[in-house]
Amino acid sequence: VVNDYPFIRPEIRERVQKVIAQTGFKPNLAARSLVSNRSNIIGLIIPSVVQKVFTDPYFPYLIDGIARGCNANGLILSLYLFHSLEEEKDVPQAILGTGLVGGLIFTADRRYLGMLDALLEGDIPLVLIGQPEDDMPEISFVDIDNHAGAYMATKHLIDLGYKRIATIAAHINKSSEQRFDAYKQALSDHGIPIDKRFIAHGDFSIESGYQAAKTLIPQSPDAIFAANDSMALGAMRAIREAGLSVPHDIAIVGFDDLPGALQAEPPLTTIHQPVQQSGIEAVKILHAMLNDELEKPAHIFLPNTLIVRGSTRGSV
Amino acid sequence: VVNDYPFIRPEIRERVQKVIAQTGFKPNLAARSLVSNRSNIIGLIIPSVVQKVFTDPYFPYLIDGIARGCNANGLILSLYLFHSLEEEKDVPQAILGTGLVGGLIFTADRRYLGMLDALLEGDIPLVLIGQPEDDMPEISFVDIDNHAGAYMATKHLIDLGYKRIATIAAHINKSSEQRFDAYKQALSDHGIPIDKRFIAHGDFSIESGYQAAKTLIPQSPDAIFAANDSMALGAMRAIREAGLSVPHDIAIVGFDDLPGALQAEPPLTTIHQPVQQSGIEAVKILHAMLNDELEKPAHIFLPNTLIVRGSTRGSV
DNA sequence: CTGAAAGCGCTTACAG
DNA sequence: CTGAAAGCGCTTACAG
Repeated sequence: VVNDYPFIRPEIRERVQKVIAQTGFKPNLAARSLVSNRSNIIGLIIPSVVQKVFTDPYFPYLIDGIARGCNANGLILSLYLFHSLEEEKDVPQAILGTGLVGGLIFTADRRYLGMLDALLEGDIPLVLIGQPEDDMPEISFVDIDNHAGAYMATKHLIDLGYKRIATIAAHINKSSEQRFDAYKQALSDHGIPIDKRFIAHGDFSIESGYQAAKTLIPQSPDAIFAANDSMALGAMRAIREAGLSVPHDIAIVGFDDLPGALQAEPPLTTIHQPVQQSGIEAVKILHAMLNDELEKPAHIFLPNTLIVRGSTRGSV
Repeated sequence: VVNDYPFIRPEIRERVQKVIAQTGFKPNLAARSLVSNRSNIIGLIIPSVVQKVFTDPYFPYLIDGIARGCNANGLILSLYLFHSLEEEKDVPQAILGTGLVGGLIFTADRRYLGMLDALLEGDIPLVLIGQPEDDMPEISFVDIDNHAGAYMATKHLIDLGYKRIATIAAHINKSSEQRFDAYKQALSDHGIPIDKRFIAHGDFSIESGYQAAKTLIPQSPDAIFAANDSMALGAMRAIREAGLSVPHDIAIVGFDDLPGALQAEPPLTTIHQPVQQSGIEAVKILHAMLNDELEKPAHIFLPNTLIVRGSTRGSV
């Protein structure tokens, strides 16, 4: 009855359930996982390089989404949060093979491929938030749709009538390349030639966005798509320092929707990532894996939202 | 050897350890907790009323502190984060009695005494973050030192030479009462009579601070200690609307160090709570309880820090 | 000091 | 469909 075995007479089932309710019986999870060699505990691993756990609400939102997913799927969330390489050194050892954790969610980061490899060896189900840099088709992941988001950002500028649309691209990971590709494709699709003078490069930092914009301004673009919000913020500063105004002289669209994007002056038009949803989806996949219901690795790209604020003209 | 049994010949111990290293043996935690009837998993319960998990970094900091504590004490953190009463309804049932979780950290909130009672019945070790409203001397807790903090805030104003020091008090929980008491005591200790006209009341909301300040301003105080930052922010607005300036006409000190306190104009002088440290301490206590090393309930009051910003004069 | 037995509370085949 | 046995991987007394 407890394990929902189907072939039980309803009368018996009811009687048993009554007794369960009366005595307050609860199955011992440790015993269950000992004998069944599976566990409904899933681990979320956040490596120490992530120093932004607080300044950026990304991780709180992610954790919240994962918690929602766990609540919905009857899973228990175990949080592995590290602050130094020292602390996380033997994490894979400690987590794997103890039989405690049945599945893992790992926040992908190119700097952590080493840890990823170690985690993979434990051969327990694993889902990545974000994409692995190397092609690893057998790993399930939940990422945002970088291409669609950047395409939407560029198309937004095109639709508003901007003609000289520049970009500040980056080449630090797969996401940034996909955003760059989408920028180019959006222009091509709309018959706008790709002009090298309108392409500058940064590294996702505010400072690099500032520098990139300074090289862009002499080409007098009327709009800039920055591959992330930090660079967009830096670009705004450069534009203002050049005595120009946003969006009157140069419009800007960012990507990521950092909290700073709202407080910018004017507030930044940007692509918003569904972080919370990523967490929920990741748990869903993991749950399916735990129940052997996942046919093949899941590669999910979640759609983003365009948030129009003061750094572009209102819709036409 | 695995369990650090002391009476083993060093040579044997070494040989066993070598084999352990070679084979990569790891004790099965489920089996261990099944037979020993204890668990090194601790649960952190964040009830659903807490809607501010993201807007206010309080919970991220708390979670981080608890994670640090766990890493330091060899404990595993399990996060129970709820979003609706529906979700959390049968939490105590699900957590208690399954033998999975060895101890609990609960974020105290007067509205949650019901859940607290249910949690207590499971008779597994429990530590509160914050104080229970009712006197429950047998419960261990980690709180900030509200009295010391409010005393420090008031004394700061006294030391700066302010003479007509008002307060916006609240009476919604123990913390607020303690802050009010400390305000009065600081004045008494420094020979300043307590003047009822300088005492206004709010409920920790920005709006209530705004209203309270409006009743205070006609009494022309030269400084206000608000029992929390939100009310301090509201008071600043009221002062400005009255055509007065902070801190020139009226200085303000808050309590809590919300992120908004920094962005206020001028930035708010306030009492900073060591949230992260609270988490670390709570785990320490729980760890002691799990090892039967806690003689009697621990009641910890962590010291706060005064952060001087633009809403009071610089130090004399 | 050390080895072998019992048992923690379950689930999973395996007989009835 | 249902009951009794075996066994998951440990720890804890208990003999040697």
